[in-house]
Amino acid sequence: MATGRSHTERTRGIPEATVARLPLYLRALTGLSERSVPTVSSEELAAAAGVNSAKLRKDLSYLGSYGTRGVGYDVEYLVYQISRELGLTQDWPVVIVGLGNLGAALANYGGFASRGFRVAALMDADPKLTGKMIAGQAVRHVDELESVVRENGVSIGVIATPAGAAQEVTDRLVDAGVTSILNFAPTVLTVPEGVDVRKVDLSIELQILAFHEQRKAGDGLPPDAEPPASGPGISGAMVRRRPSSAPKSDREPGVQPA
Amino acid sequence: MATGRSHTERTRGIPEATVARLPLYLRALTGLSERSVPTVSSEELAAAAGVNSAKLRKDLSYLGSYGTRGVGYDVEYLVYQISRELGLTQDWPVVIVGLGNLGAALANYGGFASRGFRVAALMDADPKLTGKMIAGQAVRHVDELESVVRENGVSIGVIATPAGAAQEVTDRLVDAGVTSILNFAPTVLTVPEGVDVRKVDLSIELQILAFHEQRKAGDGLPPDAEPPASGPGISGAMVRRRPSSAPKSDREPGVQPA
DNA sequence: TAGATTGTTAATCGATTAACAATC
DNA sequence: TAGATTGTTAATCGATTAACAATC
Repeated sequence: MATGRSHTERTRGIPEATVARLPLYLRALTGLSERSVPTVSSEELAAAAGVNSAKLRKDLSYLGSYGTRGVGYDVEYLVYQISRELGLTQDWPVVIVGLGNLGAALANYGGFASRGFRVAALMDADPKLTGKMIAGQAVRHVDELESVVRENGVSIGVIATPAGAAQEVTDRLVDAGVTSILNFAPTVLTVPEGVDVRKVDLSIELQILAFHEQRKAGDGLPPDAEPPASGPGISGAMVRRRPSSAPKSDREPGVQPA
Repeated sequence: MATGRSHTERTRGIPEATVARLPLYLRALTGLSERSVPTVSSEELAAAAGVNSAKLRKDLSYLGSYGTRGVGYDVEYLVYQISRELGLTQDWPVVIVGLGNLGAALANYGGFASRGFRVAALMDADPKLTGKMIAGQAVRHVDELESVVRENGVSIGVIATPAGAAQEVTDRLVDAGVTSILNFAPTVLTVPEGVDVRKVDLSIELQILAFHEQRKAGDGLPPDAEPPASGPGISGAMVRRRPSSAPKSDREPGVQPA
């Protein structure tokens, strides 16, 4: 069931970091296309996508030589080439499992349909939800998951269930033949080799922002004191062992001897 | 308004990649904590977080020497240290702008409140939404944005508006004093230096999955033929110029001369 | 041709990881 | 003490970027 080959082998040498930026370029190009701009330079496109122009040119060079020196890139031609590289010139039926607030938001999200993704089914374990119309289609019971996947040739599943249900849903999707999963549930999923999982975690993004925000606010470091004896939801246990030998409070990890 | 200093200077040398993983570790540790596990080894914690144990130890070493050789890490103590490093031991009032499906999902998302984030206000430009109760609070009109930010000391804004409104909302948030933005709108935002933006893009995640899926399905490469004369939503213009000199169809980008 | 801009090189930077000395 | 596991080193790998020759 798993292929046993790594990503880098599979992807004809296009770096992951580049793949992750292609949709950005595609979006910027689509905007130019809608404004009927015929041609764009790497400098302009890079600015529109929010990246460095050298990086843009290097990224595009992995796809082929699609620009013209002295002129730039033909917008429509590049839209097509990136779409093809990303696999967006074909139709991808997806199934969304879990139709709470987030699942409903995803079902209604226009960005899917416009890019070759077709919502083949909306599924939920709650019988009260089955039959409810969301984004123009009736929610089906998750019991039908296997048949829906097989009948529609679904290879991409979107998980918007509570954390507790995510792994079981994943297992069933994978057993039914799904090989790519977009996970919105706050859990680490275990999947067999050959199955790709991407994770979107709302709270993690906020936590990363909080980290930087903290550095800006007080500037410099958060207090390096012992933890308080009592705090919100934190037990006294943490006050316990602090390695007595630790001389770490004043070290500078950025300055290490070569 | 901008500090003019780069991230790396500001963050006491903790690599961005490490910062991005700390919330993962925190989540895994919280799970252990709830199960009253007192101590965990780097091997176990790494498995729970889905990373390599050497990477975990290196990441934690940036925070200090919080483990005990031969024993492992004290779960509660590490929870506290990571929380503190991420700035989660303080309260972060956030404002959510845009209460369509996604905004409502975010407002209802429990993961925020449990980690020091407090939803100070829900705001929308649609007068029909103002006053509506979502997640226990009334939606307010976006006209009040500046006063809400100032009165609550909001430094983090979450944008869940349509793409067209995102930049204006951003400008207003920034003018009012917000210095971190979590952007769910499918647009590149322009912000002054010193303001952090993180972007969550649902359709981009799916596109990355499609790329890998394509490689699995047909295996190997998508057809490298000229684009079709007509295709779904693609104009004939793209058939135009293909550089005549391009000898690229058979090159191997992975094998470059050193 | 002169000007513009790509595609590529090579240097640099940052992240990952195996291995192991330190040490509980 | 013997066994276990951290914290750190150093090698490797991958990503970024300035610079510029190629060429439209």
